[in-house]
Amino acid sequence: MSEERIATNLRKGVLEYCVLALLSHGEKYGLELAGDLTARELIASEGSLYPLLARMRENGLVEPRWDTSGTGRPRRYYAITQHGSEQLATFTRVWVSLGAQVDALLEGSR
Amino acid sequence: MSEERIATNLRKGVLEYCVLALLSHGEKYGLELAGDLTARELIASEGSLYPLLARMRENGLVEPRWDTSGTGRPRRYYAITQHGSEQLATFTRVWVSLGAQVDALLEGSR
DNA sequence: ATTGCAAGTCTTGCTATACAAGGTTAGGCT
DNA sequence: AGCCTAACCTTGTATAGCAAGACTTGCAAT
Repeated sequence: MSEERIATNLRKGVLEYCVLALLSHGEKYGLELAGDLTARELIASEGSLYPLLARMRENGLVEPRWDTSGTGRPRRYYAITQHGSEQLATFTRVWVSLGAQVDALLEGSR
Repeated sequence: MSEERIATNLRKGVLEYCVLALLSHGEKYGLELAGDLTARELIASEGSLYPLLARMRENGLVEPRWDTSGTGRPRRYYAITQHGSEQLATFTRVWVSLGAQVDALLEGSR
């Protein structure tokens, strides 16, 4: 199994909350998010992001807004909702707990 | 999204290497592994484990051995292979790296 | 004007994983 | 013989990330 495939599987279920964490600082538009996530090696392409944003919109985690005022093409800015903030807090708990279990196992295997 | 569904997604791609880490201490049989993983809340049922063990067998990460000597029904013991050890090391690198990125994002969102 | 390019959003088809539920086999105990 | 449990495995489902590319719109150069 290549490093890339390992990373792909690890990203499952994490990406959604990384988006929420990024948005907790203020709204961002699609490609801007993609850039941030790519820099952190949290996505491999935009093909993950846009379907994810659509799901998050449907689930009320983010609220989009078209911005046509600026220069260039219209951008769709996303803001985190109250519900999104709550889910981020829940995720953080689960992440910390599960991460500790995995860390313990990996420690023990060395 | 419930805590359980969050955890389910987080487990994807992690479970395989938790099994390898457990086996790095010595061979174990199926239900024994299931017990260890359940205690750590790393699986929700055996329905994840047996298909995973079959895949790992096919990929040469583990080497099974039937043991009919003891009392009770025959058990299938799994041992980690050389290739499995290498994959575990690779996973550890990816896990640490990706985990640090996620931790940084979650830290920043508080 | 027209052509070309780049930014930006979104879609399609694919693969892989965890899970729930249940089926199967074999030994031990009464 | 009959039941219970340990232990193993199978089937069907839902979902997530990804690669590749389609579509649209503004801008810049020719």
